[in-house]
Amino acid sequence: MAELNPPQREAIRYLDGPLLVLAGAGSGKTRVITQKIAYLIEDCDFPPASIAAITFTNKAAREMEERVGSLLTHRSGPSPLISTFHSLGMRLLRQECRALGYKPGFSILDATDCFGLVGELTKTVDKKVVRAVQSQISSWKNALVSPDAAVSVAQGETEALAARVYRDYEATLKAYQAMDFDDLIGLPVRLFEEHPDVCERWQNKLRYLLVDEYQDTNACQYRLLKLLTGPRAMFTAVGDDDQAIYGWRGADIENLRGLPRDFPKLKVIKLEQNYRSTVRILKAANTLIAHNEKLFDKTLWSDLGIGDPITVTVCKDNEHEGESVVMRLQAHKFENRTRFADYAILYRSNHQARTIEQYLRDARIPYLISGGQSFFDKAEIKDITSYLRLLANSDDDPAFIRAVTTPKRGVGTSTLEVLGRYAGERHISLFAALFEEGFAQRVGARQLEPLLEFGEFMNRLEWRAKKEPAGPVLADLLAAIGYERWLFDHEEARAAESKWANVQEFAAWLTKKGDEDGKTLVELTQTIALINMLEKKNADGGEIDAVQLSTLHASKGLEYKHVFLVGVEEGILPHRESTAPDKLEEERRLMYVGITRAQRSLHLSYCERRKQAKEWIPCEPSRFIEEMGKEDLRISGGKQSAPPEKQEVKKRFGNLKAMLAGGGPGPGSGS
DNA sequence: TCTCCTGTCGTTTTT
DNA sequence: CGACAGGAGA
Repeated sequence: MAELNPPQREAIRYLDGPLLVLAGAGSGKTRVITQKIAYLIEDCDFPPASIAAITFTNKAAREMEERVGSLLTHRSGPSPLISTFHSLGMRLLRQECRALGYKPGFSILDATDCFGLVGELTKTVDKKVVRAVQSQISSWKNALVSPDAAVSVAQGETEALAARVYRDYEATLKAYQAMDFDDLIGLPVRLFEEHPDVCERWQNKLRYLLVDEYQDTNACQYRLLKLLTGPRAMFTAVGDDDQAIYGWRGADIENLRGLPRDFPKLKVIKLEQNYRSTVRILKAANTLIAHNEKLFDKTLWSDLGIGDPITVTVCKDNEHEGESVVMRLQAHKFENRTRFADYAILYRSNHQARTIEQYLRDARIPYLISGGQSFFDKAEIKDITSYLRLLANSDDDPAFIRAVTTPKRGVGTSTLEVLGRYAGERHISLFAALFEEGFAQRVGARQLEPLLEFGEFMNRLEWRAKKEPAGPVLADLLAAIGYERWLFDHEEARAAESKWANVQEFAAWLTKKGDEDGKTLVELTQTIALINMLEKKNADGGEIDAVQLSTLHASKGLEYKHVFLVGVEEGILPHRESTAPDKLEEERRLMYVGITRAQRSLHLSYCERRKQAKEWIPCEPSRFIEEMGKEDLRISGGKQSAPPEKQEVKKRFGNLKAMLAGGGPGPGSGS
């Protein structure tokens, strides 16, 4: 407590009603939340289980859990609930979903699964249309618009199509006993509104709520928050309107603006001292964000010294940018005697990471990548999880189709069509249908046999998957379906090897988790839908000294000593599709988030041209560079001063190493 | 029913 | 440049 500044201390101690903490970047908001949790437990005698802290990413939740854990070292027993909105919703629904007509074993479909489903329902092959329909349905769900209401608000052709599909989509999910990500928030809301008694039970269970990144909540999450806190309204919301970057996902800054209106007794505390960045970095961030319309006035300041100028490197093309970033990072590391983990390379979109990764690998620099394709989104993992989903929920038709056709076992599309038609007529799942006499009469013995064999196999396994520890059951499943052999028969040796390694990693992870928590395979299956690659990294235990690669979105809430922000170009940041005035502000906030991740040094770069498909297209520097104020920027490279050739850089780098070996250079010698 | 081959097409951000 | 759908042949 002693190390806190007065507003931080006030935010922690304030318990008289709803509280909004407007916390600028790097102003110690995570600290306020974690210390407040400790304060509630230690000084105010709140039972840990009656406190819930809600974050936006699993990573943030995990980090917060660690920090709270280290504050409460001498305590054992139950710990406060720290999770994302989505996992809180899932937890709640696993317990309460019967009231909504769901079995506790319901499946959770990820974006890819849902895309496939929407594709079927729209009967279109046009991916653009499917994506538009899917995102429209998601927006409606996040804005609490029902299928009925959607029909009347829909404007234009695509929206009308989306409205028609919306109803079918909901019905289909229900038939599969499946939910999408939005349902994990939306269904608890519906549950609480239709069953006030259940709502009241949860209100009594959770007596204090803390919400991180409040500016990124959508209408549905806000409703859930209100239902959970109830009339007592005991909560702390922490947010920063300058870091609202999830508008495209339905996040509504209105939730921040509307908070004082909905809670007239709301107390507002501002945190304006930045403990993270140097003055130059902060000044650039402030200058940039001043171009946006302000919702709440706040001025961030820092007393961490002026710091190094921000560098801007102009590169010939994206290959050169990758090379240049890696070279500069290495040089910086040797000159400043830092660790790889002190560096982050940030970018607007995932595909930009590919070039960078390549040069990092060439230079044998360890790196960790967050965002991008999730481990659980890989085909081989989805193959295996489809079996697990089917074991947990036999109504999950998409899982059935994937499992029964992977590996190939003589069941093809035409047989599945007959099965599908039969199941549709009888209003039962595919899995249930395959055992029926009526279906047997419609197909030949040759088609029926592999289906029945599969069905009986799954039935035998289901028993064990629900009773025995996960490890051996999973091992037997993998052996029985001959997945490894199938992989090596049907893929390039290299690809098969890496895929099988992923499967083994997945199996080892499930086995370990099963042993640790004494969970069965089915119980574990129900939790994996929301976990991503990052969680896996932690399972390995040890910290790795590695450069962090991340999208700007995924970097929010994190900080790094030295930040390289690449591709700061018109068309990338701001993104080509987001140059309309309202969207542009969000892009600017994204840039702001990127800048404010940096503690000590910030390095921007952009390309003069970029290869797209087969042709070179010229690039312009991002307007945001201009908007940061030029006096603290140091621009190098480009046409005026050609970047050093590979050989030259290597030579220089060699000299540097020699210098280090012979006693090392003085600190801050520059380059 | 499955595999291989060719042509097409498209490119934000995440729970 | 790479992923993937759709067609032809085994």
